[in-house]
This record gives sequence, C-alpha cells and structure tokens, in this order.
Amino acid sequence: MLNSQIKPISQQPAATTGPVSDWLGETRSSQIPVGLGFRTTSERAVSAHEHVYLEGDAQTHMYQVLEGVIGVYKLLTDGRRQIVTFHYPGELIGLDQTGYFIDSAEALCSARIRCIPIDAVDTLIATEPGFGQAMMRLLSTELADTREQLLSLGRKSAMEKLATFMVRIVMRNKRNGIDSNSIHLPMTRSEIADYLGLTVETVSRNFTKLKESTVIRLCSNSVVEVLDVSRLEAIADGSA
Amino acid sequence: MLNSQIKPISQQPAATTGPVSDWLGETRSSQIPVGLGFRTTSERAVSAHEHVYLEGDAQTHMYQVLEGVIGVYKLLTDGRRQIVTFHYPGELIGLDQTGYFIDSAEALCSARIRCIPIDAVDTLIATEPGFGQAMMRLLSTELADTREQLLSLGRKSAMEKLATFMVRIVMRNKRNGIDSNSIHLPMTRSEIADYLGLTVETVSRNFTKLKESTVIRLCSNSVVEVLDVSRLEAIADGSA
DNA sequence: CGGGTTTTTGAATTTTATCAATGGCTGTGG
DNA sequence: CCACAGCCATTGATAAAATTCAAAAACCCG
Repeated sequence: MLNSQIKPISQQPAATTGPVSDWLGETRSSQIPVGLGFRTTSERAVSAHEHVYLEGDAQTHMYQVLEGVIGVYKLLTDGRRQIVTFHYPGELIGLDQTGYFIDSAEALCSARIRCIPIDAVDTLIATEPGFGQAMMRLLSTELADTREQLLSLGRKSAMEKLATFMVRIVMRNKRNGIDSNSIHLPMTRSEIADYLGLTVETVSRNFTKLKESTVIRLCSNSVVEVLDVSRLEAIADGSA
Repeated sequence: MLNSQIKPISQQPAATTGPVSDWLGETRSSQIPVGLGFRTTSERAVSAHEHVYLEGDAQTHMYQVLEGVIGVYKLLTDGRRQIVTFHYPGELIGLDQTGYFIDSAEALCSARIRCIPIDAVDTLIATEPGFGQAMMRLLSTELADTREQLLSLGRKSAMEKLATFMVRIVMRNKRNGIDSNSIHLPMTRSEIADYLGLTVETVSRNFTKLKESTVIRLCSNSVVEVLDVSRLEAIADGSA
C-alpha cells in the first residue's frame, strides 16, 4: 500500500506488447499471479450474439478477451447501430470507468472472457506500481484509435473506409507476429457496415471492386487475402 | 512520494466539476498551489489560427485552456480535415500520452493556455494522491465523448449531426451554470463542417432549415438562440 | 465606408442508401 | 448423404442525401 504510485509518464517505456498482460497473463488464467486480488476473477464462456454487458449497466467488472471477438456498439432509438470497436484476445474492455457502461458489448462469435471485478482492479492499482500507468497508456491508445476512426467516418469514402479497416487488421496481425497477408474477418458484412458507417450493400460492392482490381482475393466470406498491401494502404489514406 | 497512490476506481466520487481543476485552478494561474511542481508552468497567448502543437511533435507538455477555444484535428494527405474535438476554458489537452501528438491543435480565436511540462504532471501524479485518478477519469470522459461523436459521424444525418452538436453545447453551458439558450459559436461554418464530417454548404443549409422551422434563431453568425430545446433534442437523437 | 472573407443560396452531379431479387453457403434432419 | 431451410452476401435498379461548382449576399474588421 505504501509503494503504490503510478510511474511518471515521462519514465514510461515505449509500448511494445501490452504491459497489462504482465499482470493479467497472456490468454491463460494460469498465468495470473495469485495474491494480487485475482482470486476473485472468473472466466466466462460467451456464445455468439450473447451480450457481455448492456448500455446503462453498472460497471462492476472489467473484461479481458481470452478467445473470440467482442463488438462494442451504441444504438439510436430507431435501431441504427454504430459499432465503436472490435476487441480481440488479450485486449481489455471497460478500461474507461465512468460508473455505468455507455455502450453495449456482444460476442460476434463463440468467445471466452475473464471477468475482473473493479475491486480487484483497484487492488492492483493500489498495490502494483506501474499498473495504473499501464492502464492509462492503454486508455490513451484506445482514444488514439477512436480518433483515427473519427477521421475515417467523417472524411473518407466508402472504399477508403473499407481499405483502412483491412489495413489496420493487417498491421495488428504484424504487431502480433502474424506475418501473413491472409486476414480473418469473424464479423459479418453487416457488422463491418455498422463499424464503418455504411450499409451492407455498399460494403459488399466495395469488396467486389477490390477483388476485381486484384488488390484482394476473397478466399471465403470470412477470409481475405491481401494481394497488394501497399496499394491497399494507398487507397486507405486517399493517395490512390 | 510514499503516499502517491491513485485512488481505487470504485471509491471515485461522481464527477461534478473537474477534479483536476483543484490542482490546476479554475482559470487563473494564481489558483495554482505552488510547491507542486507548478513553478515550471507558464502561460502562453495564442492568436487566432496559431498552432499549439503539430501532429508528430514530441509530447513535452500538457495544456490547459484558459481563454478561447482550441480545435484539435487530423488531416489526410490531400488536405481533408477532421476536427476531433473542441477544447474550452478549463479543459486539458494532451491527457493521452503516447509519446508524440497524433493530431494538431490550433486556436480558433485569440486564446490563452497554460503549458504544463510533462515532468510537472509526473510530479503531481507521484506526489498528489488522487491526481492520477482524476486524470484517468478525464481520459475516460474524453473517450466517452469521442465514441458519442463516432455515433454521430457514422449513423446520423446532416441535420441530426448539427442538432446534436448544438444540444451538446447547450448541455455543457447548463453544466457550467450558464442557464441561457443563447449559444456562442466561436468557430466558422467550415470548422463546424470539419467537425461533423460535412461540407460548409450542407451545414449552412441545415442552419437555415432549423431557422425556418423556428427551432433556432440566428442572432448573428456566431450567436444562436435555441427557441425549442426539446425539439432540438428530438432531432438530435433521431426521434423527430 | 470599403474590401476581403464568410455565409447563404441555387443547380447539377456524385455518392451512398434503399428496395428488390437472386445466388450461395451452412448446418441439420430425414 | 442429400435436400432443404434459413441466413448471409451479392447484384441490379432506383431514390435520396450530400457534395460540388458557381454566384450572390451578408458580415466583419480595419
């Protein structure tokens, strides 16, 4: 309790792999150091289309994706949906603590998550130097990603949005050591549309266009091979 | 240094006025408690259209707006611009620490800011219990606001975007104790357009429509009187 | 008061959405 | 194992929304 400071920002090391995973383990619960408050965490299987939480729920837990992909979205009263982010294994959901969830989260496919009571997070913040700092950096990264998406939604064409979406998946794969140009899309066209602020039809038409210009190849509905990454990048940032 | 913990999230009080202002003062530098590392802060006058920082600059400082409004934006290579947020007096810019600025900030009108070296922020985090917690909550709020804007950009019509924009200004004024339905818009139509992902012409046309339906009244180009707040809210969330 | 900028308005065009129908994949039960 | 049902994706035709191009009007600052 006495040594519970969060490290000064200027002394933070450059982010490479998520530092929070040092406390939370990569993907397996066996990696959680006991004695840090994690005796209270639990795993939960979430089937496809099942919700993790709903907008307005009290934020009693933070979640870490262990398997599968979780979509976080907001709704308008008439049903229009905006997916604000997709969360992949290893990532934390609910870092932003405002008391109540401001959006809903549902599994896009069969998934597994670790549920971390806020109390346990508090304990880590209070007892583990650097944990608060790590959370702050993750939160900063999430804000940065969201602002990047604002640029996409506000200023890019349908084609540029789709290209940007896929480029970012390729980059994330590369960061995670997956050096393949085949990308897996666990979400439906409709979910991609709701993430990019488009309709299913527009998404589909632009997949077709990219296919016809041999920038990508559709191996199946959920597997895309990027044939020309640099061209896809050029399309993504509007310099094509 | 010994008591430098950040408060557990579950013990955070409900946000009313920004807690960081307890350390930074409301708007006047005289309110800064000395001895907290703030001997190193400085004030800076920023004239209209002058930049506070540019994308790619090293994040050596955090800034607090003292007077005026600062626009934070991202650019595409061909010049398309997306303004990601407007910052008003009292607000902090650069809470998100990723090493380098991922966007640019410029004064929309003549402004004054306090420049806070990151070292000074580090000192506060390390010595003032609750400061890190306060920063985390502000960061969470900023993420929440940005996600709300994602919903606007991705799923709302031009008219709904404009109504949402003005409703949020009315609400912010109300939060700050300004109980007037007259709102001041220090930014140009072009800047509003770049914030809402629209063109100047579309913004102007929708101002005219709102005027014709007597929801608002344009006192001048920069002063709008909201005649029917509940109707504006209905338009904003698509239930009109 | 004047000049330059900003805002508004109009007409034509482009982009994306909507409506409608077909095609294709998957998983299940006969 | 095959047929079928249901969902998902694609394609086409049309409509709506917003952009673009162009010009006039209003505003603001010196």
